[in-house]
Amino acid sequence: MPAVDTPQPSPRCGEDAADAPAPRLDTRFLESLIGYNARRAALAIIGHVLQRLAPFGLRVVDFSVLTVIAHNPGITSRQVCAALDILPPNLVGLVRALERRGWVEKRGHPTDRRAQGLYVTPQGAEVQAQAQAQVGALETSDVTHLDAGERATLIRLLRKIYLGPDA
Amino acid sequence: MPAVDTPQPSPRCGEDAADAPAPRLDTRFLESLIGYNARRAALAIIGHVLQRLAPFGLRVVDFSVLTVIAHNPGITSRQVCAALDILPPNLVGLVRALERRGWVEKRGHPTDRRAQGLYVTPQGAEVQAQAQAQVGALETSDVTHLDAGERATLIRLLRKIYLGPDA
DNA sequence: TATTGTTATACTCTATAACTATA
DNA sequence: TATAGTTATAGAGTATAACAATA
Repeated sequence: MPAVDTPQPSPRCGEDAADAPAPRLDTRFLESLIGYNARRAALAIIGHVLQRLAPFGLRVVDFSVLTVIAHNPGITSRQVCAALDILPPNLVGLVRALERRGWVEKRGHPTDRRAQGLYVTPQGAEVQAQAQAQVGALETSDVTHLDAGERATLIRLLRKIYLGPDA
Repeated sequence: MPAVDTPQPSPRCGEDAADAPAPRLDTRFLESLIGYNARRAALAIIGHVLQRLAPFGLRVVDFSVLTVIAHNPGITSRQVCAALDILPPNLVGLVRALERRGWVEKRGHPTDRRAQGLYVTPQGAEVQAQAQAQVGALETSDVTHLDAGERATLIRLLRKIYLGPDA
């Protein structure tokens, strides 16, 4: 096996002699893995989402929680946790922050006095709608480098992975 | 908008009256996002990888570092960091742990006395090879729910996302 | 002056134990 | 007894500042 970083004393001498010999690394195995590629793609996309949400002062989790509440009025904390794979103790602060900003409010649950229903306020609904529009626009923008057909195929295959063939 | 979790007093009365009314949540928007699906798929796959690596006492990061070193003898710490997107201070402990287990060793760099070349020991190479075989076998196993063609398509689309059209 | 490897440290994210009030 | 929401806290993961040795 050839050692790396020993800058290959003149590599065929005449194509990459700028000033850094660019010692290409062998990462072929990792690049052949679904998990590796899915993770890198997810981080890339989420980076873009992050930028689009920044003007609203929202992180990805905040947006996810706000969105699930907006689309499911009266949802309970436990249900939000189950839907987004968040542990109950970690949701408390998230919801509290959204409450403090006047975007979410709790109302007593009609039948279970232990639980509380979560609702977006009119302001919360407005912010969520605008944020959702931004994030939605990102999907079809060219930063994904995908056309509509590729996007549909990709999502179908990704869902197959985590939901099984019966998706 | 309909409230959720108000258990829909008899939902058409006769198809889901087991004992839990199964209050389906609306998560359609999130499920339409590439980032959401890529992240969930990555977490699902990585969960499986985790199990396959556990017998070796390796986490995913450990395996990644060990693999990059095994495939690139003499690679420097900075290069490992760049390849795997790890910050230098955080790599120190990872490499030290691999050294303590006798799987990786440092040798002085031939031309730069600041740097050190990283190498796998014979035992390290053996462990890496076995772990790689396990992880590789996982890719083509049926836990991914994908056939060879789907897998190739998926990886191509994922790479397009984080590398651009010129992948 | 810039870079390699390193220490120390802070910050965020995630996970566990345990409490209360209801069911 | 079990569950919803909560507190406090522990642990993992990730980030910044700064230093010694070398380029």
